[in-house]
Amino acid sequence: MKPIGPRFFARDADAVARALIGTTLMFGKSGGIIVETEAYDTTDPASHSYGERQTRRNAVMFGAPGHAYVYFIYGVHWCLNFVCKDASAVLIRALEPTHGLAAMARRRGNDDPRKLCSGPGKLCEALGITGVHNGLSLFAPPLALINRSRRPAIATGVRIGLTKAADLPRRYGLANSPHLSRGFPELPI
DNA sequence: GGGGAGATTATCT
DNA sequence: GATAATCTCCCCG
Repeated sequence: MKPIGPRFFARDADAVARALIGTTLMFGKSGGIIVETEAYDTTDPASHSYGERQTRRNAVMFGAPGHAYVYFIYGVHWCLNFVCKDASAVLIRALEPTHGLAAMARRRGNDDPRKLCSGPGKLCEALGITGVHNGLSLFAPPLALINRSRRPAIATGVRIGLTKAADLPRRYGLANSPHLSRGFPELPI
């Protein structure tokens, strides 16, 4: 399989969010298989780019696809997104840890593999991702993406933790993965 | 093992 | 001054 390139992200966030399930994300020497994602775009009241309103925080979303959009939330956590076309983005919600487990456990202060990367805040802490990485290309170190070899069955559900547009089914994942932030009550689609 | 409070700050109105 | 795409701990039973 070819490596994932910039064209991979030059489409809508839902397509990318599904295509990312099963791919491996590396950050430095740590990384894992993406098992959970969510899609956001300018038509979505829950999105930072809703209504195409540009601010200092969301500037990266309006730039070229294939870059990391990292933001700070609840005064505590960082969240990692991949920018797609037209100011849309995919939130990376969970990984199955595969590389650099010891380093991730050290950064997390927890060595349970199921608790290392099973949430957007957790995986940023595990990988060491912070605001200084906002805007980085996904195709240059320390970031790297490795394509999946087979297409997995994708489960769909409503997104998590939202107060706006909480009913949109824009969360995607591996239904039976033990590394999800939460399970998928809905059947795989 | 489930529910709820509290943490803590960048960003925007 | 309000809000936020989260997490952990503590309480309960």
